[in-house]
Amino acid sequence: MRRTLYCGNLREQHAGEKVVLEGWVNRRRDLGGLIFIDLRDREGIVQVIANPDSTCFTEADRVRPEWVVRVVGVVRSRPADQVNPKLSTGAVEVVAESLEVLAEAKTPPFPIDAGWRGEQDQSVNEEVRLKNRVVDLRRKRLHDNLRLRHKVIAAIYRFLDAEGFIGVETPYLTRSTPEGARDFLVPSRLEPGHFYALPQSPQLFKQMLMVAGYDRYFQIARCFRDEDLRADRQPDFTQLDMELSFVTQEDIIALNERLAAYILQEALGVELSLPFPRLTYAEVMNRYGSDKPDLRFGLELQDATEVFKGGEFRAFASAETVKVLVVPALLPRKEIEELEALAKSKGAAGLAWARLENSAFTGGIARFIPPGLREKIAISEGQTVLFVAGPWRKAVESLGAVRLELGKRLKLIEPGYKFLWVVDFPLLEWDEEANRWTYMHHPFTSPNLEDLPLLENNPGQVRAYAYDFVLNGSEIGGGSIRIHRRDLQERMFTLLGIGPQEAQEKFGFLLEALSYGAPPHGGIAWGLDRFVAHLAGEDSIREVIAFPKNKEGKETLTGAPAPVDETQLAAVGLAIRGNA
RNA sequence: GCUCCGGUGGUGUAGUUGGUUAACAUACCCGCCUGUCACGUGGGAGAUCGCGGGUUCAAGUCCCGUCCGGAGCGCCA
Repeated sequence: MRRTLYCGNLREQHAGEKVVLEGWVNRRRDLGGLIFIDLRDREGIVQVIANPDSTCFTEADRVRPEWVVRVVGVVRSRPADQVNPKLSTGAVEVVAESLEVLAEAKTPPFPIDAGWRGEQDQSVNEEVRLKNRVVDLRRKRLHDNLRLRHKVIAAIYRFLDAEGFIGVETPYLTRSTPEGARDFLVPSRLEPGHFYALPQSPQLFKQMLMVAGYDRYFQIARCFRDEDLRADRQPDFTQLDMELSFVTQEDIIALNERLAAYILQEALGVELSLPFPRLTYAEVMNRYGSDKPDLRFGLELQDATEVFKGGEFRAFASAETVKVLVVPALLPRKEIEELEALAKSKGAAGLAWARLENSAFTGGIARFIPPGLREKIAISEGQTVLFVAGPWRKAVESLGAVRLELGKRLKLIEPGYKFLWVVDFPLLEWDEEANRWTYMHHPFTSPNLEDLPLLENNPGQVRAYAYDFVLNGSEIGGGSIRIHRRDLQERMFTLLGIGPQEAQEKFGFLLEALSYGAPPHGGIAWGLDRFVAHLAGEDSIREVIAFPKNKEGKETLTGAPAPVDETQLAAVGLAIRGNA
């Protein structure tokens, strides 16, 4: 008595067949002398009917939602007036001959049946959902999300295999490397007092595979970073990691956008037109105030630095940058104040404003606006102008945050998938705290060779061969061409304040590898959880991870992290220090 | 570490300027019902309103603290 097919796959063509179904009771309708059971498995639900004269009627009377049952019965077409058009199995039903209870079930803590009959699931507090993740995972939404994730990964394997990529696994127990994110440490039993670190990414391993001549590598790799969590970030996450030899930045970008188009075609049936826009870092920062702009709406920032320069409005006259956002609405005072709070949280000194009413600026800083503004920037009746003045980076980023918020509030965001590449990132940025230059991407990123002469004297101007892959305002990938010459890598380490001794100690194996004849190479890593979340239309990556961590980094199903026995600690030579 | 938001039967919500039996839906249990498909219908059980303290004649409601959860800042090469 093995299952003959999935409940959700029954169709009119099966009418007259005897079938064996196994699954969960999604819902039971007891009409007194007649009982209907919606039986569910991963493919969907089908209506099972138990007649009062059937031997299985007593069992059917006993079952409850979420019980696991095996039904043997005959498929029958429903009369036209009894077809349920909402179900893909709605043209048939199964007349039960026998019904065997395989497992009884407690009443679930929250409803899970609605999604399976094509309705909206009731929203349930996430804390309750995560505590009962097994029940939660039964819901249609998570079934759909995890199957979408699988389709994406299967498409990645097909595409990259066809492109000649070789999948290679790299170690999870590896060595701690300085900077970047905080490492997760794993104590060594064989060498007490020494630690492995879980990899933040397979970066160095894949570079060494390139030196070893594998030419095209990829891996769906788990990565670990011990930092605080967000809706789109958790400590163990999945990357699609790849690396290619003898390539340029353009080769990697072109390949990856073809991959993205293939995935969307395979997983969602969505057609994308290539190539995706390529914008420089300077351009996206100036136009959108973000290095991961959401291109699903316009509302671009504009520049008014020159208009105010040397003018009577002191606050703007000497500002490095004055950015302007023209909002197609007359914003009320209260809303502007909320937006100002947002701008300030991103480092703006304030958010100046004025409205254009009856052909004149009114309110806010209206009387300080020079006539030149309207010559430079188109502003129409009934619009609001918002300004941020200050250092360039703070000005654009804070007004960029306002842009994003207004996009949401004014419902300007169009549906769809807006991919783009951000290129020409600066190689280095100034670290105020450490009072020195630090890398923007990672220390193995190649400078743009045209800018090499600037490296020591004007490091801030040096562009990197680094690129980010952005989808709907979210960074879903990033990569770079790597340094493949030992001398240049050592020069970078020096610039970053990593002395020869430290470089040798921490990255000796890399420098050694580079001295054995390394090919020019580069690659990229995608944040797979984020990418899938976007495709699934979810705001949180927890919706596309089977067993996610909560905001506090806890895995609520097993209760990790948890204390361990004294003997386990002793085995690795550790003792817990009292909380100071 | 910080800011903001939330916590009311199993679940999802309501609860007015503080006012006495904490409401509704659904789920659950029992009864009736042969064509339902969120079946219908009658009945029942189920909440010391996250926890502690304070103000008050009176606190789900106001105040303070605390715990838990979420969004964000810092952090995340």
